[in-house]
Amino acid sequence: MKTTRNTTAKTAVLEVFEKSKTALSHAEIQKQLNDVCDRVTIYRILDRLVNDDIVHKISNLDGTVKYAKCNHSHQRVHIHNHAHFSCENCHEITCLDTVKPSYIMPHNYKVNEINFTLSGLCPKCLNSNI
Amino acid sequence: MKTTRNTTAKTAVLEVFEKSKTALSHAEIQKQLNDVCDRVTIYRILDRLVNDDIVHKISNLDGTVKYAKCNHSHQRVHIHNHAHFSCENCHEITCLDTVKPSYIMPHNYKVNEINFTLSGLCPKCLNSNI
DNA sequence: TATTATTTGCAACAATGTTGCGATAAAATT
DNA sequence: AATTTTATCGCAACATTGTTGCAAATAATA
Repeated sequence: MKTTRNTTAKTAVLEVFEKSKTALSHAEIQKQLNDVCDRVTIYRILDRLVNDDIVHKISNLDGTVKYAKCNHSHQRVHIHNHAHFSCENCHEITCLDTVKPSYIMPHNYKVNEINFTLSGLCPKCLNSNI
Repeated sequence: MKTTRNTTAKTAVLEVFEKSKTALSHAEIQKQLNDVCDRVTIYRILDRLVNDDIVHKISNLDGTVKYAKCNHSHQRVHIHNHAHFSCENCHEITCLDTVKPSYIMPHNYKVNEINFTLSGLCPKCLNSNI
């Protein structure tokens, strides 16, 4: 196992995740960081956090990529097999921790990871009659 | 309903899809088109095809975006609720038409579209022991 | 405190996607 | 078939997103 250092930039990124209830894009993280570090550094920190299983990467239907901190770090083996919801109106992405899809695969496939993203209207936007 | 014109460029793009068994990225389509039209035109054609429900857009876990022609055009209402498989080795994306996930949503969400992408090793790569 | 290995900033680059606008071509109309 | 209408195209320019190499800075370790 490699060692991943705790730098000020990494701590700052983690604090941004801590404060946010929704998944964040690189650009959103950068905006909240206010020049704590370089743009490139954020990419590298995100890469490390994903590798270390602290954050997971979500790619949206529209092609945008977001990141969210995992909130079930107590589990021994960490599998990101929960669903995400992407709101078409406010573009927020939230983890649907309770939603776990069941499916039957054809033979001869080895599944390592799954990405289950639903899109539509989130409760907040649904209530404001869009 | 709007009218979408049949241009030579659009026909050429559709032929590329017809020939391909896997989903294609914008870059892959451009390469196969051999300067039939401009790069920008391909983007616009793809947008139209997606809007017209002739092609669907798939965004992969790694952030790449691909497109595939729908092979069930006979259906009245077209819902892209089948799964896709993305191979980590050869990076091919194929439609898993037989795989339909079942799931239970929390209240207050309106689901319009779902994106279910599994990644791992496809049969072809699994057999060549990667 | 000194060492060493990771991390950072900068610069430069590559890939991807978007927009405006005049020119072109497909479809509809005469 | 010629004309009109309007979607589409090409070009140029730009914006965003992500990557790489390398010297300097910094965290962890001894």
